[in-house]
Amino acid sequence: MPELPEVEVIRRDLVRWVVGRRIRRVEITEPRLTRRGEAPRQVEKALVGRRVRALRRRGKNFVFDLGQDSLIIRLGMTGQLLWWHGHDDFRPDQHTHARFLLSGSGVLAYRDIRKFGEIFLLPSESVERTLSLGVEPLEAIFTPEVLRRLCASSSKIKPLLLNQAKIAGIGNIYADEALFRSGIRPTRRAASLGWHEIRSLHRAIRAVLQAGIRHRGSSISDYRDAYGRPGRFVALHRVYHRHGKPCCRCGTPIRRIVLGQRGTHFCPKCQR
DNA sequence: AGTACGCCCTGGCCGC
DNA sequence: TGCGGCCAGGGCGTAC
Repeated sequence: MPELPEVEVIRRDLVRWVVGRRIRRVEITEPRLTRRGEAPRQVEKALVGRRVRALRRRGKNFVFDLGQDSLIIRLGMTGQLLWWHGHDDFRPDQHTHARFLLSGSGVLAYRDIRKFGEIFLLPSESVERTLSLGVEPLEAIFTPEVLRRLCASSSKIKPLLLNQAKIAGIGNIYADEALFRSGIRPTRRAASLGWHEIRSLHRAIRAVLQAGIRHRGSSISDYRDAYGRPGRFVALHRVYHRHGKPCCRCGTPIRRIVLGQRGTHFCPKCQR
């Protein structure tokens, strides 16, 4: 399940291979992937011959800057962006639904078992407006004060962390981990958090996201980096998918509840 | 604006 | 060993 750290790891892997290159050929073989935009053939046609000027990330989205237009790729639950150095070693399987052949050599493949991901084009000037995402939690603009303002709403803190329109890029894993590290129960009303808790949560959000990137992501099921390798961060998870196991801090069994239709993991003793 | 729910999709897992 | 049924869950659409 790719969240901000996983997307960032892949982006960093890919930058050196794709930026400056031209898209020679595109094949999108799964029409579901382009469901929010034009048909696969139209997207293919619009991409061929374009040069990748930059590869950015916004929340959990890849933004390939092609000049006038930008190619947006979102991995959904099980999407993978895989880089193959040469056309010859490219090994697509039944889950490989799109391929981008780049100038020089190299194939960027999109693989997605559950097909929740998306590929679409947007005019570059309207990317921000259309994606309508909240603040980037690793950028300087995300301060404790900004988090405090977001927490003024009446919603519970975990659904708020998952709300992409408020904070972009946090998903289920990093929300649970950040709440554990700040000692805050996922069911707490955001507006009930004190200034000390806000600061602690702010620090924890940045720390878990940075640790996720440093350890090359969380491979719970299908996440792989651009070279097909799993990340190592799962070994450092303190609550996510650890229900029934002892809390690393106090030994109390980690509990799992469902909150906002999401599996939610926390220590009933350490998180208040 | 919040909250809840269904939908999309497939592999993995459980129970019989 | 086989198979039906359920579950995970990001994001969106819809309803209240």
